[in-house]
Amino acid sequence: MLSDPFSHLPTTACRTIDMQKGDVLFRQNQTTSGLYRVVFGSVTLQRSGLGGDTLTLHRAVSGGLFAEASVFSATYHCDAICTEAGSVIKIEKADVVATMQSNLAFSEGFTRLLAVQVQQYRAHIELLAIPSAKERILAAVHAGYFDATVTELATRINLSHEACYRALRGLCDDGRMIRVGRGKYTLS
Amino acid sequence: MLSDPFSHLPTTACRTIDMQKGDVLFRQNQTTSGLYRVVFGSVTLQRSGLGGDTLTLHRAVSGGLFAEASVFSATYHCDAICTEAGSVIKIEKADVVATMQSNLAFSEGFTRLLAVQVQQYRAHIELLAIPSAKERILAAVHAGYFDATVTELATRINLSHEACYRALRGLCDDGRMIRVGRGKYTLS
DNA sequence: GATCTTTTATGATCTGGATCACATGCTTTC
DNA sequence: GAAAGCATGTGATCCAGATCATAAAAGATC
Repeated sequence: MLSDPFSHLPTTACRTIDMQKGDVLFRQNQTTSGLYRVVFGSVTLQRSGLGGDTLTLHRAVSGGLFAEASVFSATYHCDAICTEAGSVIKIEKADVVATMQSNLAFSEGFTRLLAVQVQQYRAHIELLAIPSAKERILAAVHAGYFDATVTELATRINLSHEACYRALRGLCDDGRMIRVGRGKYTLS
Repeated sequence: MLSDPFSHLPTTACRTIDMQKGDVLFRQNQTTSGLYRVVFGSVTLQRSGLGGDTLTLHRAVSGGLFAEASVFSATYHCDAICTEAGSVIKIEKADVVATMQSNLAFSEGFTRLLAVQVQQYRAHIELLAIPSAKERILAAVHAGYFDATVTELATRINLSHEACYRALRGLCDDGRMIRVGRGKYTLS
C-alpha cells in the first residue's frame, strides 16, 4: 500500500548527489531533468519575487520528495536550495516517464504521491487563510510545519519573523505553547 | 497529448447530474464516491472554518474537473456546492481505480492532471504571499481568477470584499485597470 | 580567537486592510 | 409588483501585523 513506488525504477535511474548548505540543485525556468528524494539534510523550494523577498513553497527533509510535478513540466517552477548539508537522490525524468508507461504499480504509486501533494497544498492554502497570527502559527505547529527555525516558519506562513516571535510569545503567555529553549517551542 | 484521459473509462462509469444553485454535491468528511466534471454551470469547493467564515479552495467551471484527489482519499476534504445551475458528470471512484490498473494511457493522463493541479496550487500559494492588495488582485486577474463576482474573487485571495472593491478602484485610478461596468473590470 | 553571518528577541511607530455601518441596484421568488 | 436576498459600492474607525531599529547569542569562517 504505502510501499515506495520508486523501487520499480531501474537502478540506473537514480544518482546520489552530496550537497552543502547553499548549494543550488536547480533554478526556476531551468529545463527539468528529474525529481529528487532527500536522503538526509534538507532542501527548500523557493521563489524569489520581483523584490528581494523570497517565498518558501516547500521544505523537504529526510525521505521527502520534491519536484515530482517536474516530470510533466518543461521547466522548474522554483529554486531548490540546500538548507542543511546532506545528500539527495536524483531520479531521471526520462526513466520516470518510461517506467510509468511500462509498470502499472509504479504508475499508481506515483499518481498517489501527486494526489497527496494536492491535498497538502489545499491544507496549506486553508492555513494561509487563518487571519490571526497566533491561530495561524498554532495550526502550522499542529500540521508539523515548525521543524526548522522560526524565521523559516515565518516565511512559510506569510508572516514577518518579528510577528512570528511575538505571536509565539503570546501563545506561551496564553499557556497554549511552551518555550523549551532558545528558538524552541512545543505545544502544551 | 492533451486528449481527455476519461475517454478511456467504461461508459457505465459516468453519470450526468443536473444541479441547481445551492445544491450540495458532497460535504467535507463524507466518504468519497467519485470525482466530477462540470458540463455547464459552476461549482465551488469550500471549507467552512470553525466560525461562519467560508474559504473558497477552488472554483470549477465548464470543462473543469474537481475532487480528482478523492480517488486516493477515504473522505472528501471540502464541500462542493453549486454556484450556477447546470450539470456535472460524476465519475465513479471504483471505475477510476480499476481503469488506472488496466489502462496505461488513462493512468498517465490522470497523473498529468494531478501534476497540473500541483503546479496551480503552488502558483496560488505564491499569489497569496503578495502583500499589497492591489498587486495581489492584479496578479489574480492576470492568472484568470476573476471570472465571477468581486466577492468571490475576494474570498479566493484572502481579502475582505471591501478591500477588494477599494483596491480595484485604486487600480482604475492608477490606470492599470478599467471599470467596464458594474462589477466588471479589465486590464488596461 | 577574531570576524562575519544568522537567528533570536524585543521595542517603537505606522499603515493597510479588517471591521462596522449604510445605501443602492439587480435578481429571484412568491 | 412587493419583498427578500445578494452583489456592488463607499465612508469611518481601529488594530494587527509590517517595518524600522537595536542588541545579544550562537554558529560559521578565516
